[in-house]
Amino acid sequence: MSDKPAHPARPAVWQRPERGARGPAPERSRPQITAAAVELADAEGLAAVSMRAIAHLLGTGPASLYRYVASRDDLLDLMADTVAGEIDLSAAPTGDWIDDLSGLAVQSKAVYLRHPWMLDLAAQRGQVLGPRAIDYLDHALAVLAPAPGDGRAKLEAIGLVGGLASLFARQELLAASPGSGAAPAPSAQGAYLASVAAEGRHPHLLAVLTAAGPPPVDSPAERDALFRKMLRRVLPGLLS
Amino acid sequence: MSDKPAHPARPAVWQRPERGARGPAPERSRPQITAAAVELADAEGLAAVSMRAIAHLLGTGPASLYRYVASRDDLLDLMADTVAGEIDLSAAPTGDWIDDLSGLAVQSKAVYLRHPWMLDLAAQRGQVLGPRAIDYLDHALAVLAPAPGDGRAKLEAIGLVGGLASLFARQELLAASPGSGAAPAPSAQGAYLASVAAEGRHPHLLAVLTAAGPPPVDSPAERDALFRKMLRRVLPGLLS
DNA sequence: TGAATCTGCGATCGCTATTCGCAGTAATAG
DNA sequence: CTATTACTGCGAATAGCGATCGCAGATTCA
Repeated sequence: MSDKPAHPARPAVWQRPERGARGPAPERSRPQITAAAVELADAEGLAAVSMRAIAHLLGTGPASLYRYVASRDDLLDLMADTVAGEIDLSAAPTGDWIDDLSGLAVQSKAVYLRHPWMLDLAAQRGQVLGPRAIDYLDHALAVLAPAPGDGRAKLEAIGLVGGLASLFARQELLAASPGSGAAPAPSAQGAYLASVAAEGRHPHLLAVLTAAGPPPVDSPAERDALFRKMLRRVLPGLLS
Repeated sequence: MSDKPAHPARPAVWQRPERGARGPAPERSRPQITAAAVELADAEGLAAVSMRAIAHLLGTGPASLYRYVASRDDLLDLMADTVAGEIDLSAAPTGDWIDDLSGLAVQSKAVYLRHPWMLDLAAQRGQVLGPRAIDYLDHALAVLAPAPGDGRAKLEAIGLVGGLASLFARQELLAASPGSGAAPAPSAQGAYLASVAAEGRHPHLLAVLTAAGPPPVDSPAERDALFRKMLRRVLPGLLS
C-alpha cells in the first residue's frame, strides 16, 4: 500500500531523541510544530500542510523545521499520533467486550469527523503506530481479554473496527457536505451521473435518483447508535 | 474529503469529447495513456505515476498529454474507472441479493489485490463515478431489487460493501508483504513496537507479540470464503 | 483557396520536499 | 579558563513535480 519505502528504512520518529545535550536551546518543539500542522490541516486540508506553510505559520524558514523532524512523513506520523491521543482510554473494561470495543470505535469515528484529513492519512500510510496508538492497541487488547480467539485474530478485529470507523466517518462526511439531499449535487460527478442516468440504460439507477426522498437528517447520536448496532452484529462473528 | 476542490469545478472527464472534429488525427488516445499509467502504477506504485514518467513511457513530452487529459486528476479518474471495468457484471441477478452482492464484493476485493494503488486512489478521491462505475452501480441496484429498504439505503449499502472490500484487501496485502508471521517485521515500526512492548507497560500487547503463532497461510479461496461469511452476517442487518 | 481549428511539444512558471554550509551558541573536557 | 565539540537557525540552492504558453505544422470546413 501507499508508496515505495524504497531506500534505507530510517528509525521511527519516536525513537529519535527530540534534541541533543549540547548546543543552544531549541526555539520550538515537536509538539508545537505538530500542533501548527494539525491546525493547518483542520482548516485547509492535508494538501495545505506543506513545510513552507507550517514554517510561515511559525514565523520561520522551511529549513528550520528539519532540526525537529527528518521529513514531512515524520510530521504526518506525529500528526496522526497526536489526534490518536484524543481517544479517551480511561474507562476500565467492563467485561462486555463488544460494548467496550464499540465505544472505542465510536470515539475513533468522532476523531475522523473532527479531523477529516485523518482519512487521507490513514489510507496513505496504513496504521501509524506511535506511542498513543500503542496505548490504544494495548487498551483494546485489554478490552478483548474476555473475548474468544487468539492474539492475531484480536489484532485483526481491532484493525477492522478502526477501518469500519473510517468508513462510516467518510459516509457521514459525504452526506453532510454536498447537496446530496433534495439538491441533486451540482458537482461535476453529479452532473455526469444525471446525464448518464437520463440516457436510457441504467434503469435502476434512474429509479433511485428520481425517487429522491427527504433529506436524511439523523442526529449525530442516531448515527452513533446505528454504527453501534452494526458493530454488535459483526463483532461476535469475527471473534469466535 | 481528499483535498480542496477550490476553484471552478470543471466538467468530468467523461463529459468532454476525446477530440474535436478539425485538425490532424491525434497520435495517442485516452485509453492508451490510461493503460500506460496503470502499467506504471502496477509496477512502481501510485507515486511513480507522474505526467513526466507517463510521457517518457510513451516516447513524448509531458505537455503532449494535456491534449488528452485536462489534469493529472483526470488521468487518475480514468485509471480508476478502467480497473472498475475489470469487474464482471454479466451474471444475472439470482434473487438471492446477499449472495449476488457478496459476489460483487469479492470481485472488488480482487481488483484491489491486483491493483493495490487503487486503495490509495479510492481513499484520496472518494468514489469515482465513471461509466464503468455507473454500470457497476446500476448492476448492484438491480441485484438489490428484491432487498428491503429504500434507494438511499441501498446506495449506502453498496458503498459500505465497497469499503469493506478495500478494508479486507488492505489486510490481505499487509499480511502478505512484510514478515508479519514468524519474522517479527524488521521495519522501523516493528522495531519501535517491540522496544515499547519490552518496556514494561502494555502487558496485553507484549503477551500477544510474544505468543507469535504460526504464519497464517490461508489460501485466497479461504480468504474469500471468510469475507463472504462476514458479509452474509452484516448485510441482512444493513437493509431491513 | 482561405479561414478556422486542431495537434505536438520545447520552454517555462510556480510549487514542492529536502540538503548544504555557515555563523553563532552552549555545554563539556582537560 | 580555554578549547573542543555538538548543537541551532536558516539563506540559498537542487531536483522534481503539475500545469501553461505559444508557436509551427497539419487537417478540415466553407
